[in-house]
Amino acid sequence: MPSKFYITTAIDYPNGTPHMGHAYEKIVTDAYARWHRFLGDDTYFLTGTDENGQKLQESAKAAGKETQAFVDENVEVFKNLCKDLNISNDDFIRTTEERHSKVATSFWKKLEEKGDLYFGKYSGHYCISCENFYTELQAPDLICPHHNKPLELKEEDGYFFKITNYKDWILNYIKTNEKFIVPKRALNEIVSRLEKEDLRDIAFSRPNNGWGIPVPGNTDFVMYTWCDALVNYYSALEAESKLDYWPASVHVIGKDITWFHTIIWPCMLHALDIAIPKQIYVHGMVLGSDGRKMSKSLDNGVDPYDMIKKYPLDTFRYYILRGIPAQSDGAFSEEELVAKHNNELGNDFGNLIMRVVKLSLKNLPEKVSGEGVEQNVHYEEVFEKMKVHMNNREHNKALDVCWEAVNQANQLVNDTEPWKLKNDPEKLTPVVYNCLYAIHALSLLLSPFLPASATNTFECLGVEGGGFETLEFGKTVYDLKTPEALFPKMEL
RNA sequence: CGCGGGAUGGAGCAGUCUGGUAGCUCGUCGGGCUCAUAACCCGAAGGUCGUCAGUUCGAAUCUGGCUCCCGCAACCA
Repeated sequence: MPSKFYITTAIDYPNGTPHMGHAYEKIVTDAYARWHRFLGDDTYFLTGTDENGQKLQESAKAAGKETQAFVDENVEVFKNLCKDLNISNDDFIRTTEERHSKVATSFWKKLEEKGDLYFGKYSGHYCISCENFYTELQAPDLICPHHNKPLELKEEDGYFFKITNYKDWILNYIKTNEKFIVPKRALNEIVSRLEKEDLRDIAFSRPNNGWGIPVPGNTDFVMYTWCDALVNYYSALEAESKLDYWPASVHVIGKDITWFHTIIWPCMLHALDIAIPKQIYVHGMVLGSDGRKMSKSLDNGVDPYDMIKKYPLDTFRYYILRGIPAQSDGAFSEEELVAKHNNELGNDFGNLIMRVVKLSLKNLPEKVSGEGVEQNVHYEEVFEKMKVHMNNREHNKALDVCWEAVNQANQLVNDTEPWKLKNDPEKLTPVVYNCLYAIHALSLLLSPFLPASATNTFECLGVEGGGFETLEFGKTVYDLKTPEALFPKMEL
């Protein structure tokens, strides 16, 4: 039985057009999903959109559109982004879909039955922009930590979730399960916040303004984002009768929503005795080329669509995955993207294929058999090292390892000097076969990261893609085709 | 004393948890090769690891002080 691997991105808020952050998270998550398929795991990959909340209503109004129509339009753009980035998601959940609201509603009911939801009055310091209350510890000067605006004293009716019942449990869980939150930095931050803060029950509803999932039994209210948005990870499975994938193996998120995913969501699940996700992976943020946060006023933003219009998609994916550190923020530099395309993809990898395949086609038959050939190159260790890095959620290091192997393959060609054996097919064949095998292995290992390029390489070698086990020295006969340059030189 | 991240050869980064010859990519210089996308391979130069002090036989790494940069409003993972 292959093990199950269920991975998700955060669901996007379709309030505008997708930006670099959306593209980043999807590409990273996609690489992990493809990696696990490559390992032979039974993999399920979910992404989607978070479509409730007052802000969407406001944006729609500002655009002069009905909320639903406005949202439908924007969601289409996010769906297209997945296609345009070659994202291999198995499903795309929208929180306005009935299949979602049904599950969210039953989730709510169960929490209520359990006695963990209550109706009450809440008075506190409220930020209109966040639609959220803050404690005096969170905002000692009564200024919203997110919006820098003064908080208002506000009293509100609504439903509350007794998260305070679960504080000790979650704190203990986090402390005793080191891999629950990665990287460690994110874990430490959450633990110290949890230990310092006076956790209060959290508001679970909002007044019903005609947009959102109504609270069961009380249509004066709609669900607040916790029971609405977070539940998507679960509802998408339940709605499709795929709960055998639960609990999620990884929720991939940005650091701004760490608290929700590591505290609120697990507590909600735990309240209903549902297993909590195995891991929350908090990735870094993509910064502008100046190392500062992308913003319009600084004009340092980079539009993902501009990038994929100008450069091959795999180049963009490669840069995102290797050029931006997996566990901390990284600056997006178009210059570096081009440099990586030319040097690493083109000169190192693309040219490796070219030099070997062309040499072979010129001097040997198209079919190169490995019968009786002695194996001089091995990739098991490279594979193992990559596994370790991927397990640690350090995909950039996995690619580093892979590139070491690419360089070694080039070295192998130099060392074995096949061009000197042009007139001696007997001797040339085994040398070339080893080189072709190296290219085959590398292409397989790279296929989760550079799916389209790997497919091109497989075609050139006359092999099928697949898992690592499809790599069989000696057995595979390479049936070569004249290659096109995989990564032609580009200029900025 | 709001919270957090950072400062390492020309550029971008790793190493810091678990002190012990400072590593990678790009760039520069020299050599090799000619199969290949003027690509590939080998070698070299280049750093008092922000700063001051402390612990230690020994500190980029541990401790404390200081300086500077960045994120925590709006598009926002």
